Amino acid sequence: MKNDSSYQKIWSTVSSIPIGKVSSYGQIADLSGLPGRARLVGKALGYSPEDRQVPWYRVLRSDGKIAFPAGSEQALKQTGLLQEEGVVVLNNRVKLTEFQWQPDLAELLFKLEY
DNA sequence: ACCTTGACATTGG
DNA sequence: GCCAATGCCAAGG
Repeated sequence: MKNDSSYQKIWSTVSSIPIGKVSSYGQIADLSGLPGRARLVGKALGYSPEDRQVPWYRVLRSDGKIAFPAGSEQALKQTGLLQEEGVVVLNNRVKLTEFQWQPDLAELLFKLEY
């Protein structure tokens, strides 16, 4: 894989999503200083190291839908993990108005130090 | 260098 | 809300 530093930032940002909250590929890209690279976020999560506690399942599409096809093994796994922490998933989708992560000032500053 | 492929986003119908 | 068309951009062939 190429461009490890971008992946590092992405993993780091995703790791700061609190339990019970979700984010989107675009939001993670923006917060990671990589505007316009939502697709890279998906790629990075695909490579996310098992040993690093990266909550990849808290990242959804901009409309709240799980990125994997409904009913697929991956989608079912993601749904289960989300529900375990209290996030409601219906028809392969989460209501963002209710569960989307709103990073606070401290978190934004934390990201900028990097 | 060219072409294809995505765990994407936005817009318009 | 669903679908299609566009724009996007890094990876891999």
